[in-house]
Amino acid sequence: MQQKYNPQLIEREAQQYWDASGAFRAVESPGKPKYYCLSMFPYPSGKLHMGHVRNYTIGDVLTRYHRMNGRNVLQPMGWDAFGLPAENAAMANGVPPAKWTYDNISYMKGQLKSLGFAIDWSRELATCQPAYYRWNQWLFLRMLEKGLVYKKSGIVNWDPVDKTVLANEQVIDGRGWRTGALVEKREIPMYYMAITKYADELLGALDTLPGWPERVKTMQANWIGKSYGVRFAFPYELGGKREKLWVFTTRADTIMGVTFCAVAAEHPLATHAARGNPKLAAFVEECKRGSVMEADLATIEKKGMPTGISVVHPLTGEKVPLWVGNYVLMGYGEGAVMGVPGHDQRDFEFAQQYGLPIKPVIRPAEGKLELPLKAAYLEYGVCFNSGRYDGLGYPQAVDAVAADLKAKGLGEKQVLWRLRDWGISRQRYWGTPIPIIHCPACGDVPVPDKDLPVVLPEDCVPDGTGNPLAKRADFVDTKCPKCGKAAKRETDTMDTFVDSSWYYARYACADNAQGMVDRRVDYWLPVDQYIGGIEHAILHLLYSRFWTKVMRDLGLFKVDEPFTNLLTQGMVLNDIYFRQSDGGRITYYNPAEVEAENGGATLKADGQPVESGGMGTMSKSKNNGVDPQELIDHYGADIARFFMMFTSPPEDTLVWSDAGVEGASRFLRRLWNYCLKFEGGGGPAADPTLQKAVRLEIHSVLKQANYDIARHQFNTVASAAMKILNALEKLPAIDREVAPEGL
RNA sequence: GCCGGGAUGGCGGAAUUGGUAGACGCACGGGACUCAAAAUCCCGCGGUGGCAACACCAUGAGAGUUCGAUUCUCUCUCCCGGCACCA
Repeated sequence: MQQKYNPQLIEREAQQYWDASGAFRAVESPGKPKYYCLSMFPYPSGKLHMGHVRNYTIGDVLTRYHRMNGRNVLQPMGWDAFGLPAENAAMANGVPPAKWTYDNISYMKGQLKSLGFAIDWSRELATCQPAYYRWNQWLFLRMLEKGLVYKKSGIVNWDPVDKTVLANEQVIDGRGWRTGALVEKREIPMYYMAITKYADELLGALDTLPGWPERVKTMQANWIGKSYGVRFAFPYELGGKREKLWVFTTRADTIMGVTFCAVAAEHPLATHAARGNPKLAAFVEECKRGSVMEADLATIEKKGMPTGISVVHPLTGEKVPLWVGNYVLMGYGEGAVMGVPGHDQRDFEFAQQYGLPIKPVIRPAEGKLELPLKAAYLEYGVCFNSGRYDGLGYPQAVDAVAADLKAKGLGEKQVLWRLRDWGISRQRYWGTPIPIIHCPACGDVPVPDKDLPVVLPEDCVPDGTGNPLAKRADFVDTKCPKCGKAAKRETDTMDTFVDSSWYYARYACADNAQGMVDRRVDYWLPVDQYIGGIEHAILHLLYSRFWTKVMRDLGLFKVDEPFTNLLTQGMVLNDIYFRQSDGGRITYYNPAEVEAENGGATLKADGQPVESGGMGTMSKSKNNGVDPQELIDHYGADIARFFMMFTSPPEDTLVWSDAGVEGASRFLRRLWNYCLKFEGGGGPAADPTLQKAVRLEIHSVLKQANYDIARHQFNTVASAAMKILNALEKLPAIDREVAPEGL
């Protein structure tokens, strides 16, 4: 044993030994209880950040804990390798996304290795490898056959200057990030996965997941958003033709309070009305500007304009004016809503703004409704002012209204899901090609299985003006698999969430070239412990659950749910410092360059003060990241890892502290010194009574520590470790079995 | 705007089911050892007043329930995550 604590030496020796002996290779052994410990795989952005170190350290602690408890543990690692940043890097540096990605993977893999994680690298995968993404294509085709994939139009952000589709992230204040042009909404054909067919099961099965945090389950339940309502129609006549305007409402009891209807700018009725009405046409155009993000739509100023068209109230027969509203979403329900200003706050504000009548029809069951209304009355109450529905409560009124609408053939009760089908088409290069061929004669033809994978050329360099794949004749031009005549390949690629929806299963059989998965998944699945950021609480985890169920229904899996236990780790935060120039430009300074004193802070370089921007997630934009590599180089991996576990419970945010790292380092050196003392052996025999007492203490603390690890209470483990160490140091020598190896 | 979460000393946090708020650690201060420093060890460490015993105040703000609230209820403020094309 080394006399001085030398992490570089110790860690290199240990890591070389682990590598050479294949210490972390997981082998299926049916007799042995398995434990599949999975951390969310990283996007190969360039180098590891603190969030990665934290994520993988938590996973590694659990991995080693369960190994020591005799489980057959699998901890794999891979790369979520498709995505937008690679294309951005390509534009900035002229390097193909493939090269950039593979270089990053190679560098980051080295970093992960130097952290000494107990990873089975023999199962490594990268989603940008044809050997992986061919199975995205294969399953897409199976889903197409089962009607779980279909084509319809969707709305995207369109940059009119670059003539390209933009991701939400590339739209800044309604303008394209490169061109500054006002972004438009544009409708294009896209492929969708019918996740709504599984909505009921995805919602119900949340109850079968006791190992998931309550808040994640609540968020998913709200996202799926099962609501019971009534779908009904307002009849109207247009150009002599009788038509119906369909809407959905969860408040059919307020139907007698309808004073207007509104449609989205993209609704066919709006388009029709805009013809020959230049003012309306201009308004419709204005609505089509701006981003498609729901957060933007929900906060914009509500605007509308009358179409001049009237529709007919299905129950009263009264004329109802039809408006175009910028807050009506084409993607939700029918792209049209009934307007009940008395009982919907958004409608109330809209009616006030445009002088539309407000007709209250619901009053509290006891007491009076204060009139005139100062705000919409949103409570469930009793109908009044509603003809034959007067006096009915919410459920009775909804039943009665639904029955009457049904009798007229104008509507009925319906379950509405907030969840929408998953649009997977991306007009981008660096992703899984969608395996479809467009034939002028046969239409959209699936690529036959024998021609999979449709390989993505790896030498394209995007320039920001649309998908480079579309410019590659060698990719696009092909023959129709049906008729053999000249045809064109689909150039859209898949959403990267497809890649991450099933990677956990591929780890069980990453070497299988014949199939997507094989029977080894029956041994390893489900994942016993999944660890990752809370930011994935909804989308990634929901898509994964959906794919798991689809794969189960295709007979590929026996499991219903992919992840038995879920740990959502907190963010890593650090101080933010900046200076603002006279022109308003803000320059951020890394906390490492700043000297913080009580109350103020100065830049080390010039001694002048800097402003504090509080605390925030480590990010490039705020220049407040700490490079884990420096930490590893300076203190060694064990201290970096120990600090991560020691300083804050895994599910809470972790605030960076140089002093905390220093403290963690001191603790480990202390432990090292104790071990030296122990290795040296001997020393004067301690008072046997004291020795026994301390041993009892250690046992009880270790027991508590095990219990705490099982509950992910790592912070208390750190405390327990401290107590053990304090106790150990009081003894000249103790039994090996109670030495703190278990920590 | 909507959904979810959070706020306790200088800092991370503890208080296990409504019962002594601040465990444990970090940082800091004092002391021991040392020519000196590092390391290590000992003591102190929410605020105000007091030599002290002790007293009063204090868990983001305000109200409520209770003998008793960090814990339960309501309202509000601020912060964080998500909002379907960042991953």
